[in-house]
Amino acid sequence: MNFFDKVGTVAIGSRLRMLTEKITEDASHIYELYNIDMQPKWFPVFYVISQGEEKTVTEIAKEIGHSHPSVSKIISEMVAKGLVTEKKDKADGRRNMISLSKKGKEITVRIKDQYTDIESAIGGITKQATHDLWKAIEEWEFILEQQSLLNRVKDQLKIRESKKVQIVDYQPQYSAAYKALNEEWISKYFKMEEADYKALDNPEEYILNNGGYIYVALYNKQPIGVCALIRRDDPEYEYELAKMAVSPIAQGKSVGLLLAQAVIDKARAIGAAKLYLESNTSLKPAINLYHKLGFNKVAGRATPYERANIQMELLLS
Amino acid sequence: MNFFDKVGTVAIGSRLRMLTEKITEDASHIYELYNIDMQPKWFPVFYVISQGEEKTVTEIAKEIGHSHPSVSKIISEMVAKGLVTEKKDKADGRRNMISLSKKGKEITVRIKDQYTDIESAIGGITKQATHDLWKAIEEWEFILEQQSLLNRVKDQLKIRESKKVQIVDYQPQYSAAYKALNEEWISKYFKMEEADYKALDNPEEYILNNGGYIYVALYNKQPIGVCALIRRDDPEYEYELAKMAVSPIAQGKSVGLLLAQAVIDKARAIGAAKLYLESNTSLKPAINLYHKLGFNKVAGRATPYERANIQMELLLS
DNA sequence: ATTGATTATGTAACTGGTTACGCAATATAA
DNA sequence: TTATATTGCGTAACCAGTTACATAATCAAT
Repeated sequence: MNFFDKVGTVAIGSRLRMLTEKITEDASHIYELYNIDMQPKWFPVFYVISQGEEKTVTEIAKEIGHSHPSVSKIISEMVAKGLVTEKKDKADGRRNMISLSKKGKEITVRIKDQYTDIESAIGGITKQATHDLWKAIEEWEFILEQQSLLNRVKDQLKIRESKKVQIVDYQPQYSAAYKALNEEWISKYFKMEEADYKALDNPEEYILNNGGYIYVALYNKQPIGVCALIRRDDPEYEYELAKMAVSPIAQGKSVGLLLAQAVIDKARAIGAAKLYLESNTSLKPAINLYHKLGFNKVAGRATPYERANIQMELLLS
Repeated sequence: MNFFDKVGTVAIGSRLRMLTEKITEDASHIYELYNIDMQPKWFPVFYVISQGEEKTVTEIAKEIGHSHPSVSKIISEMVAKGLVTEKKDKADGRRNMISLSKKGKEITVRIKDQYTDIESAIGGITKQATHDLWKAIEEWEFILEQQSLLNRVKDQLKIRESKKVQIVDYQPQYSAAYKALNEEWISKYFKMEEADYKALDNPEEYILNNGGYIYVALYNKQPIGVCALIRRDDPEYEYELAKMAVSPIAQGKSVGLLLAQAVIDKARAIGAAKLYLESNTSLKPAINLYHKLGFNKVAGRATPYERANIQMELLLS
């Protein structure tokens, strides 16, 4: 079974499961060995209620990290074996108080030797090993808690996909896409305004011939996103990032980021001191992106757009 | 859930299972992410049949380390999804030849990106971690293959139990146990002979007053094993290890080993050059013990016992 | 006092594996 | 040749967990 050597870490789940199975299989024989009438799966439950006070089902579940139905089943099995007693809480009729029976308490004494023997056996293994499995598991749990494997893979996918995205200068052939991509999101979340039609129908006149720029993101040669750097008639904010639109089918490719970066780079190259933009707070991903790029909220400026309820600036120098 | 911190490595099985679950749960979402209509559990099967030639169910099972019913189920699910085709082997009507369908082959192409993204994601985790989980698993698999956890725990139990065993000199109060313990095994496997009665009924006369010794193993103050060092009338083998008997209820405590060592130590202390013994090859554990202690088979000597079919010696100097 | 939300728990059905078993095809040996 | 053993594989039942759902008790807010 050199399967794992061939497939590598992709199959880490399968491999973990096999090791788990091997260990838990032995576990049940170990209980036999010590003549303790207990199943390995009971152990976590048994352990927490052997720690003193009686506990409810959900408390136990939370403590050992199982679901409550799992604990519920285990408890009823242990009750059947007489290891544990149930008692309704008088103060709260929902709660089922679980505690060790006399027989259960007897086992806590006898089981101690078993614990120490298992600890020594595992200690022997870790001494033989150069890699500490226990600590490695701990570490993985911690790392995966910070960011799940799924999200890490998503990131990788995004990185790979974004490499296939190409940012190019606007050309007349993209005029339809430029309008369509913007119209798509505007009419989805808001509605088209007078200023939109002006800017979208006449990009040359309103943007390019006025000292502005438009960038187009291509994926498989198809335009999937656009963004403009607009020259404004405003002494404080001479340049504006605007008309950012990314096709929803192109999500997860960092298209917005790439477009915004192209605009920012251009603004810096032509000597803009700062960059201005308008947006709407309901567009969470966009606001997040702007924030990540360093844009900060600024006070209310005059705007021709009804939907604009937030304004941001990025200092470039 | 600081449960694991409290219980320590005893719960390594539970902890492994949880990590496994967390990872495999993400796995299914990862397939979704790449729009690949495949379940994570299919992956090992999918992988081996994507390697080229068609394979039988059992071949696949062996290769990936699953049971054959598991593979059988997975195959039928994959057939239902059209990823795989079955074909009876003409030469051998039992064999069910499995190979990828056209649709399955298409997936092999699309899945490559997924593999590399997962590899990078896991690579990122291992880079963050100081302990290498992958290598730790590998190592544990290897170590457990050499000796299972169960056997390691058994060893620990034996060590602990053997510490409770005390080897003492024979005293008249043990005469009944001395006889009973020997009679027990002799009459279980063979039958009592003339020489047995002599030696067992009159230990003082036949052994102790003749320059020999008897040791008794006590467990909870009860005699559970005996062994004698007998002085012989033989120029070549002056001393004999004999009358070794251990109660079957005292197994797993190394009683035999402790008794034999007491006898060997004594023989060495009184200046014996070598030690002789007789036994029967059907008594496997005894023969193993003698062998482990350094006894070697020697050629046939005269013996009063019918059951003796092997003779061994241990050089002491 | 009533109504709606939350909490504690049990039951049912599912999941991804296992072992046990049985049947048919093939191999082996008398 | 014929009886017997072995092999390949599917089905059934089990196992240790899960999620989904139902129900009853309690809490919270009007």
